[in-house]
Amino acid sequence: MAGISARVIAEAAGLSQGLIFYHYGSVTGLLAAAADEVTTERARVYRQRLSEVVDLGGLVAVARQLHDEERQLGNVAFVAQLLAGAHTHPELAPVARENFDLLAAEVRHVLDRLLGDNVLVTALPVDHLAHVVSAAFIGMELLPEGGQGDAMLFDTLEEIGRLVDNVLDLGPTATAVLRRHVVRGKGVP
Amino acid sequence: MAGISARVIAEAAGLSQGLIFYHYGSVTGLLAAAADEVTTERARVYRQRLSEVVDLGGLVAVARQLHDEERQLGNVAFVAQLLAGAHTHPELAPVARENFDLLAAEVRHVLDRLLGDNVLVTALPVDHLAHVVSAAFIGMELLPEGGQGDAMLFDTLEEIGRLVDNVLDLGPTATAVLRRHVVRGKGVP
DNA sequence: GTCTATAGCTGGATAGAC
DNA sequence: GTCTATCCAGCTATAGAC
Repeated sequence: MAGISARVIAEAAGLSQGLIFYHYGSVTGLLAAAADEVTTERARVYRQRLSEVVDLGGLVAVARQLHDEERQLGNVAFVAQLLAGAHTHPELAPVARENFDLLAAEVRHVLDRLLGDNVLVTALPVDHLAHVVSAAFIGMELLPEGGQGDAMLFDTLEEIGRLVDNVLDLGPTATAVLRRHVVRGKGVP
Repeated sequence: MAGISARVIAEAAGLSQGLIFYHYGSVTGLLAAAADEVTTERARVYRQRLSEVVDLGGLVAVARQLHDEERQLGNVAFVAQLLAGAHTHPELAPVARENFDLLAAEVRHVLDRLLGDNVLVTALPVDHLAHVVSAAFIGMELLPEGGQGDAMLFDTLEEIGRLVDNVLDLGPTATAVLRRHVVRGKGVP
């Protein structure tokens, strides 16, 4: 998105650059439209993949697959620059926000399904939690490549997922003990 | 960083733009130098503030303060565009990475101190965990403003921190029970 | 080291033929 | 709707006076 221009786009499309302004008014207009289209399409894919997830470990596994796909499709750089560009290019802000909200909504659905009825976490507002998780995902997409790579990040997330899965999956007695302690500590109202 | 130029910088500094090329070779060179300086200075502040933290709740509180300061100083947009720019402007990649690594190192120190000796989490590689947490922090810095704002995100993180603090702080008996279950589930080797 | 002036490009956007 | 041609603004970077 940085380094892009009407000329570059026109050449890639095999068309003349005048068309960009005829159809979209400006280069930014075209970018907004493109972002919109990519976003809704990807949200559809996210929804379908996430619907098969049954625990946090599975969620991380799917997130890893999606992350790899996004990189390969070039969407990572695109979303990154969309968010960054929204800070200086105000007309992109609504699209960026919509982009993020769509992702967060999908995350919210799956988290609701995975954690929704567990006594330990019912105090957490799931939609806010979904925003935090989505923000983390975006942050990982942005990280500079090279170095140890981001496969490691997902390895770590997998371990955390397993750990939390196990804690959430305690038997009734242990859960009661844990809950009593946590409630006393005001972790759950 | 987008929307910036030698002219803009020179005017802001009250100097002529030729100096930029005399001293830094190029605009990107100046940006890299600026990023480097800001990064080390902020890392110093981070270290000092984080040294006073004693639990996860406190960590979130400090993170919230730092986040607000960063926004006010304008560092948020800067870091965002630095990371995004690194994807298309390769000479910025090393600075971006160094920037991120410095943040991650500080996070690692505090996490190590807070979780290091707890039996439930000794299986988690703390430095990798620090990377994940740092990525989440970056992601939140990037989020478009407006909407419900990011104060809400920190509220949620605070609740999560409290919850985890309570779980980590179980008495010896309960911890033993929990640990036995988690170990059986292979959450901890 | 700092200035002014300018070369040389590339960008967004428009005009007008077809 | 699509093309070519073009205007003009803004950019990086350099040259040369001081």
